[in-house]
Amino acid sequence: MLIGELAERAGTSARTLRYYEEQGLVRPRRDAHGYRQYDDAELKVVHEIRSLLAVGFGLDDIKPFVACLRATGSGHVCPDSVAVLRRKLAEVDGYLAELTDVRRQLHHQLTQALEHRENPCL
Amino acid sequence: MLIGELAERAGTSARTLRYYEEQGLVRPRRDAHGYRQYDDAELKVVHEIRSLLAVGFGLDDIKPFVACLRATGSGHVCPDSVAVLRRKLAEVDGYLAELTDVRRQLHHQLTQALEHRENPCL
DNA sequence: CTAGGCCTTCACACCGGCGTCAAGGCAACG
DNA sequence: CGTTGCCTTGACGCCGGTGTGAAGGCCTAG
Repeated sequence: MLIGELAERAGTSARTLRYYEEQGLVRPRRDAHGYRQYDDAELKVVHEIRSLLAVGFGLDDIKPFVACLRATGSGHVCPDSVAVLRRKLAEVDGYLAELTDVRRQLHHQLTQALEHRENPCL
Repeated sequence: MLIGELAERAGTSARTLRYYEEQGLVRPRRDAHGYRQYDDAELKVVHEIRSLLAVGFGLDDIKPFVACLRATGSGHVCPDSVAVLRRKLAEVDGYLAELTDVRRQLHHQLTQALEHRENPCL
């Protein structure tokens, strides 16, 4: 299939697919006219990329997942992917802790602000 | 005090302070040589900016806080700030929910990956 | 006189994941 | 033969908060 079709089927843009290729995530063949030719397996790859992106991974982090998907063809996860998963999980946990703290601070500020409501500025 | 001194006392750079000024957050006087002159109150303002930035606010969101701090001189929070606080709190809550979901997905992927460990790729 | 240290403005570089435009090629259809 | 519609490469724009460097002015100390 051509890039336009894949883009539509994957719910993204041709530009995006070219970018993924530039980043080494997708490797289409070329036909006689130099057009990119993708087979159906690439659709799964792109879906994988999109969902991982949505989860907060960067394209670099996604590479091992794609390599694994390409190697096994199934949903199995390779050691590299596991390492990235662990790292990302820890990262997300840290982020959660941080964000929870932020939330507490905001809540504190807000309640304090409402306490001092009898003293509005100006 | 001059910009260099304020930068050092606030733990940031002169470039950053000029940027804050450009964004309308800080308004130093100018001396005979065109040098920026800051008084001590600006140090509090810059600290406020830095901590709010660290909490995830953008400079635009921070403006009402600074305006309020400048108006009251104390820790009181103005209506505009309250509105921003509410909005940001909701935003952070949404972000937390999203991130929690992400964490669950990651955890799920990871445990599944470890289950299939007897079938490592390659 | 020179060197150094503060300041000034202007303006480009960076990160990531694209959007968007330009200029062109090849195919099919009228 | 022209139009439409797909494709190609290349390259700039964006966002936000800074780093960094150039080119210059002013003051002070040696």
